Amino acid sequence: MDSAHASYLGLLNHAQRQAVEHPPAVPLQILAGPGSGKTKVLTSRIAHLILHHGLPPSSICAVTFTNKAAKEMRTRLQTLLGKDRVGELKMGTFHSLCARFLRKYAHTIGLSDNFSICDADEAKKIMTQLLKKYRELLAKKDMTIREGLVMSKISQAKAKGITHINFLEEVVRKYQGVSLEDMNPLELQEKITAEVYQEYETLLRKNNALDFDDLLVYGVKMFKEWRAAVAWCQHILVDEFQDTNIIQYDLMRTIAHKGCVTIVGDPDQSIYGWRSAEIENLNKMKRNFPGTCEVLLEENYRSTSAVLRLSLAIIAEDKNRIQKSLHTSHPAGKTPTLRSCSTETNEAAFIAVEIKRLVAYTGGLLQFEDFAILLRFNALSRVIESSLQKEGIPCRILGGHRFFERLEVKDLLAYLQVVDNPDFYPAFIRAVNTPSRGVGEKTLLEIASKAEQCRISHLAFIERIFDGTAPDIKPPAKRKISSFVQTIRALRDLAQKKSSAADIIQQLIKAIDYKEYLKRTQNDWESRWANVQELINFATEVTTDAQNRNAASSETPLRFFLQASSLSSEGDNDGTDATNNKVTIATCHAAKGLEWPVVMIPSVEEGTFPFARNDDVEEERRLLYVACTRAKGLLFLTHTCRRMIAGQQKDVDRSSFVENVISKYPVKLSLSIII
DNA sequence: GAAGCCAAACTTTTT
DNA sequence: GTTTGGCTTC
Repeated sequence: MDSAHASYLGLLNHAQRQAVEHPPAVPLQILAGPGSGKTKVLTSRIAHLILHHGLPPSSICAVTFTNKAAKEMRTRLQTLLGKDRVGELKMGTFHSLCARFLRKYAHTIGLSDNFSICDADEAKKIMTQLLKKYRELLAKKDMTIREGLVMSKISQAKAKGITHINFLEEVVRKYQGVSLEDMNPLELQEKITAEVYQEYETLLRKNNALDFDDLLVYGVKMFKEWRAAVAWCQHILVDEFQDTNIIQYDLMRTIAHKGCVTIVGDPDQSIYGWRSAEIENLNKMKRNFPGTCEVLLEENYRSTSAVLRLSLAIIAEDKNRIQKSLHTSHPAGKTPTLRSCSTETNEAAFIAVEIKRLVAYTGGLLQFEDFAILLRFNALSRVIESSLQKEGIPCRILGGHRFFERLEVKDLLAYLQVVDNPDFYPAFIRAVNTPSRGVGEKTLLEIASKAEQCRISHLAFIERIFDGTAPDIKPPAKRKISSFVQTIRALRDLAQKKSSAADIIQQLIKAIDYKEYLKRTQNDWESRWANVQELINFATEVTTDAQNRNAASSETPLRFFLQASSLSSEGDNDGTDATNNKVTIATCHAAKGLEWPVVMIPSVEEGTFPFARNDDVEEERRLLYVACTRAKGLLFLTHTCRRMIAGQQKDVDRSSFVENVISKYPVKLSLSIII
């Protein structure tokens, strides 16, 4: 044990060591600035809990912000603990943790264990349907209501633990005696949201589906009502605590065993307020867990002091922030560059040429994979991508068009979802006519009403037609749906036999001749076909992962795969891509927790930083701070004077975030301004 | 009744 | 650039 001690404790500085050795039963907050080694502290603390305090690995729960972060921690812990023990640790996002236990204990709160996870896309489509009946009323008032807005209101409500019943009651009370006609647009919007929230919930339950927020809502419910589900927990660690919302906090409290709680966070890096994250949770924890101690990690091991100074100058402008320091023993390094460009095309060209120049100038010491371009939003990537392409610079886009949202992936997943959960209508509707079988809107409506009458799923109903146990419907559909029913049945057989997800997908592709379908309907079928192959790779990887982790064997491999694909933040192709030597393009949000030798941030302008549609200016400032602190050595901020915004050329000013910094620290920062 | 084609509108951040 | 909606053709 002592040699193991030396291996991880010896590598820590004083504050880090204090955090790791902090008594397990005393609640702990680790406030960790960027690059202060928080992952190292977290993994070391987990190792310490096991090796020094003798906690069984299976009694420790570590919650990360993304599944990728969990994976990273797993890898790091394997050298300290070995594969077996790491496999027993309960690690993942709040969502994946809930999903995992809901599968096991669904029955305790009246759910079926084969529930589907409804993604944002599907939820939005459902909402569009539900909002249709309000169209006329809204048109009369000369207003429209966007499903995205309603969904975010519902999501916010769920994040605060407000059920559709609470929501509706509140609205009814508020607008008692006011008719729809007399309401102003905002009131009407609230009223409609309340009504639709209710219908949305009913519909999801009928579909045997949970949306992302439901995973947390029902997770809390289950853990509260079925305490046996958390009997294993002796310590919970939560990473990125500044970005947890109310229900996630509630979840943490529910799972936590007495005071055995460790959280890691940094108020300065709170960038998910729009997802109902509450910095207040830090204070709440101090109240709810008496005796909570605090350890500050203030030494930055990532960046040069020049990068750090600029970053700190930016964040210091937030007058309400909790004062913290961050220092580094690294040398000053190169002064960050602030570059003005006339147009976005010039800006993109500058970025591309500069990358090429630096690679050549350093004689290959810097490679493409050492560069990251961090954007406020994805749409900014277009010009930059094409300019990189022009210069022959390879790039990868982190979380741009997300892998599991591609149509070819969704098509195949729809079939698998139907196989696992026939009640999940969004999947049924997609699969039944892909490839086109001549089953259109009218036919589907007829199927829906007949299925409703028999109180069975749509799939079960067309199976009856196929078997001849129910009469065919008005536009004869028996012939059209027969290949579909046969395919589903074949896949269902495979699933029940516990075939691997990869095998099932292969069979599916063959059965519906999906490659031919892609060729026929998509110009870029080749890259789409490559994604299909990637999906199969993902399925194989997930299966091996599950085997390594001795996952519950009662579950079919298919269900395990479906869950992994719903909750996966991005294609797990980053492992292969990293070795491909490519420039990374990512949003600032997606860059959280990552680092690169060179970081470039375009569009440092009013309207982008801060983004025009975010009322919380301080959060926007923190976002720029997060982006800047990703840089180890070189940092470039660029901005233009004119930019296309939603199809219109507009004059734009340099971001006030840097404007203030330049005027207040002109000498210290000495940004090289090249025009 | 379904599918395919063209014009128009819309673009924050994500589990 | 991408998705949606309306229109025409099969």
